[in-house]
Amino acid sequence: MYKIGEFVEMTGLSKETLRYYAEVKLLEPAYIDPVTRYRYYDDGSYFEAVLLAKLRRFGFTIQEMSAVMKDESFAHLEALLEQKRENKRMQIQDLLAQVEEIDEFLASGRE
Amino acid sequence: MYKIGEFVEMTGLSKETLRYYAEVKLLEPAYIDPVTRYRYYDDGSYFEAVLLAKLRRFGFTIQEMSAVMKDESFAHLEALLEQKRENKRMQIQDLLAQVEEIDEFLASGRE
DNA sequence: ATAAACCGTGGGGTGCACCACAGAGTCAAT
DNA sequence: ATTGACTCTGTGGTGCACCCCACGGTTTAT
Repeated sequence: MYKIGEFVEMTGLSKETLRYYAEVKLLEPAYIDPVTRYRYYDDGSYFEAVLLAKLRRFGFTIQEMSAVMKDESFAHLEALLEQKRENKRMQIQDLLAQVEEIDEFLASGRE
Repeated sequence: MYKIGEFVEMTGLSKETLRYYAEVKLLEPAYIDPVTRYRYYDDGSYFEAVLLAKLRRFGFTIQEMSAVMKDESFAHLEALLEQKRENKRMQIQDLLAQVEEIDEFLASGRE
């Protein structure tokens, strides 16, 4: 069982983030001491936290992450990941277009 | 002289955006009727609005746009544009990396 | 025993760039 | 003159995902 400070070190998530995730029931501590209210995380929590960190990096919203976690079979995860990938491809296209436009803008300004 | 409604049509900026830009002194109407307080824009405003719309598309913040507009020679515009382009290249790199990671994630999950 | 480091809660704040709305005045066309 | 479309101001709200702080209890190491 890990106290929140250790868990912060292990996962790279901040303690505020962990608190927030507990609040929205996205990742609840494995055990909470009923007297001191200290949060304790375990290896299962660790697995989930690592997954959440990855999903967050992929741009999942809290709602999407919740949907994934509630769904133990991870049936929707694959579909969501593919959707995110499509988003990212489109974002890349848009960014490329913007770089193009900036180049044109610079070229037109240098006459 | 154009009333705000016409100007909205011409520029594609919403009236709230125009109001906001006036408030932060980014783009002030060419004339304000002192009695009715109606805003009137002219062709000079139009030129500026088009530029602002482009800069906004490039991800300029209000502050950056202000810096550009205050600087009539547009001396800093080129540098800022190049900086934005660099940002965008980095964003593209990051997105490509994320797509990679998603692919790996999907592949590892399909075993 | 004591001090340093840790943890809790509740609630407010952040950023950015607007959007929405009510209530009242104004303009254009008939 | 009327009516419908337009515009004004001021103020509050939005979204998302946290961050920050004070104040007080807890744990750990010496």
